[in-house]
Amino acid sequence: MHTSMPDFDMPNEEQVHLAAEAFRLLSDPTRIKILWALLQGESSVACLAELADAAPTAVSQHLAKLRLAGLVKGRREGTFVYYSAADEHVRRLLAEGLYHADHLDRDLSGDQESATPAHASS
Amino acid sequence: MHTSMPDFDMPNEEQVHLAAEAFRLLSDPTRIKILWALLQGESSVACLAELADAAPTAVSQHLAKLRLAGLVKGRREGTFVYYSAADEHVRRLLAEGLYHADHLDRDLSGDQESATPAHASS
DNA sequence: ATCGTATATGCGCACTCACGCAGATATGCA
DNA sequence: TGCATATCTGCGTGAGTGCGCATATACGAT
Repeated sequence: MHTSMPDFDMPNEEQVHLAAEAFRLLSDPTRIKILWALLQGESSVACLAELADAAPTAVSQHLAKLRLAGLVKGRREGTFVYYSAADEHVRRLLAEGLYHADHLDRDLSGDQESATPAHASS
Repeated sequence: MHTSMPDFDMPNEEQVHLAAEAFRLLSDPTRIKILWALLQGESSVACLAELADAAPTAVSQHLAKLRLAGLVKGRREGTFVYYSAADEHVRRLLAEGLYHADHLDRDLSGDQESATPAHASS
């Protein structure tokens, strides 16, 4: 039992918790779509709901959580609220996740070899 | 209603789902610790349990999920099973998440209409 | 003022998940 | 064979969460 490792840096307990919370926010398909859309420019709740193919209420709730986490910020203009991504960390995290999803090689049965570009517009 | 955006590439539905699943696997503090430990070298279940401060049973269950997802792989040697991280994607994802957790500015300004009640304590 | 639109919030339900416990399985040794 | 260690798996439970519904709020127009 090697209880003493020479150079082993376990991240701080709080840091692990914060990272887990960030990953948890990214673990929902609807939120991923919302964030991905916001990375390409600000948008309103209704527009995001249409882009993410979800109900406006659900999108609003997701945006509330994302805003509390500091991942997005909102700007009110009239009755609309235009949201936008907070910083570039979100972009890097999301890009890494989607890249990982695109380069997955687990024991799939029906493996489609090509990576389905599929920018099928709406 | 702007249903048609000029150049808007929404990721594939399956890709979003896979990315969400990957993020969900990273959304648990125990799994983060396990993966972080595995990124610094292979280790057994009991050793990982000690490093992550969790029960060996729980660690085994986490490792099973991570192995099904293709994030880690196991090598049996006697009664021990030494696990190790599958690829470098895990490292990048985890590093991004922990970096994000280290550079968080949670509820600072920028929020609209004083959505931050001034409980400046703690 | 009222009305309509856009967004936010509270509630309840169904679902998932991490954990603890007990039992099963695998390997090594005498 | 039998025993001990290490790991895996099935089951139940409690906590957390996404979504739909209804309602409340904010803003503009009339």
